[in-house]
Amino acid sequence: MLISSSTYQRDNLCSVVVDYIKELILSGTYRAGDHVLESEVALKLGISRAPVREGLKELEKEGIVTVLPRKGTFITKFTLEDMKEVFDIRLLLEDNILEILINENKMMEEDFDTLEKIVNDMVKIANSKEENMNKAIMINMKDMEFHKFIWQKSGSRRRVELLSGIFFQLRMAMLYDTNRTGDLFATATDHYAIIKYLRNKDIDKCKRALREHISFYKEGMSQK
Amino acid sequence: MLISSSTYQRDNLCSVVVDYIKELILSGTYRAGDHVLESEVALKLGISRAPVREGLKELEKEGIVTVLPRKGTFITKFTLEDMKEVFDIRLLLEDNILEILINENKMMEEDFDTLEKIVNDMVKIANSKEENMNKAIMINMKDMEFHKFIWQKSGSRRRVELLSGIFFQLRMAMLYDTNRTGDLFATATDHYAIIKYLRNKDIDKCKRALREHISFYKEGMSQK
DNA sequence: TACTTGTAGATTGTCGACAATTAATTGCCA
DNA sequence: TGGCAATTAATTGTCGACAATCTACAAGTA
Repeated sequence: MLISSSTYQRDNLCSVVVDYIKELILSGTYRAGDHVLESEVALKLGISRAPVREGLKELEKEGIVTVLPRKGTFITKFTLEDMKEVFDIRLLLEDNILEILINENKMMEEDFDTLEKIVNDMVKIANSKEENMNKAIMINMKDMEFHKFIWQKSGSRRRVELLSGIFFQLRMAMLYDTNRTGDLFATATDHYAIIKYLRNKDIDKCKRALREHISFYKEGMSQK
Repeated sequence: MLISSSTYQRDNLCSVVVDYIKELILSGTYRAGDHVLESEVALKLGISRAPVREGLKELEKEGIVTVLPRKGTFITKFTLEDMKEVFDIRLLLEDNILEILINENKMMEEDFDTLEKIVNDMVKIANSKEENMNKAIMINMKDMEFHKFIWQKSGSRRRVELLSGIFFQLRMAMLYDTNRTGDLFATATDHYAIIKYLRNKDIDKCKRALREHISFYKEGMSQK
């Protein structure tokens, strides 16, 4: 089970709903176009419909679900066009963050250590004897960790927020592509290049490394 | 009164709340840091608290209000740092849109006509004998119209959404700057340069014109 | 006076129920 | 049998009420 069994306990139930539905999407229980029944979620979580509706509203604003008034809430369907749009916006924002990091000297030596540690973990996972599907999931988590760390180093809360939403949408779209567990090792080691050029303050090569790294999203899309 | 007295009637009451609070912000009734009482809004609009909460959630996601759990909802306070961040993200996205328009030949001759008509209106307003405050408000509306038209021509729904939110935040921040009604004529004619370079497909000059045009946001910020 | 503690008021978070609307089913008729 | 109309069921939108929590004020003590 993917759901972090530990604590689903927060300030308000709304965030519980958000996490719950996100987990159900990533675990494949909810698929694109599925109808999310408010009462069903409420019953499942043992709460009333009010916080469920709030959670759905939040997910709507993140583009994860689509609300059709008086019809219902549905898991967002991404067309190829949509994915290209999301992909390009991510690239635009993350390129911009790389510029900030380099131009404003935001990265310290210890930060590179942190990044390298994350990538080392990724490589270890890629080489492990785990089942391929599990490896892909675990590496995806580390990938998220890697990029989020970089985003946060920019010090721009808004950019982090935007990119977090975008990242999830990309993950969603990739779920329906079974051929996405291929070159896990390459995906992992890709990150070393980003670290290297970031350290050398070589903006152009750094951007190119990023572009090559995340381009499998785009390739995956065009396969469909 | 700014509130469009006509129709506050939509699919659901939630959007009524959103519009209502946005109007109250732009009209200066709500100021940065103000506490937005759910029950007060509900009473004022003659509805219950449920749709009010939904509306507030939407505004929170747009960065317009800030929700402190179990404390309340407050009109977002923008620091100088915040504004710089918002400003830079707008520039990044709108630059990107200009590139799309030029590279992908998205602008037709009739589109330029539309833009010129909008700017003509702006100049007319700037030269009118209206009170300065009203002129500023009217020109701001036309400015929004101008840029939104350009955004939409990119065909990227997500970029339009992001920029719309950002635009409102910039307007909010400017409200507290009384010295913002100075060179209305220059602000209006600025747009002709953008049209000109967009027509000539001169990306660099177009970007520069945009930057110069919207830089008064930034200058305004540093005045404080 | 300054500080802590306890209480009262106000506000948010959650709930269950009802109204309005949509979708599905059934029954009727050609 | 096929298509249309009326009824039924299911789902969302909204409401008022209650519970949990926070804030402000007041009383009491050192």
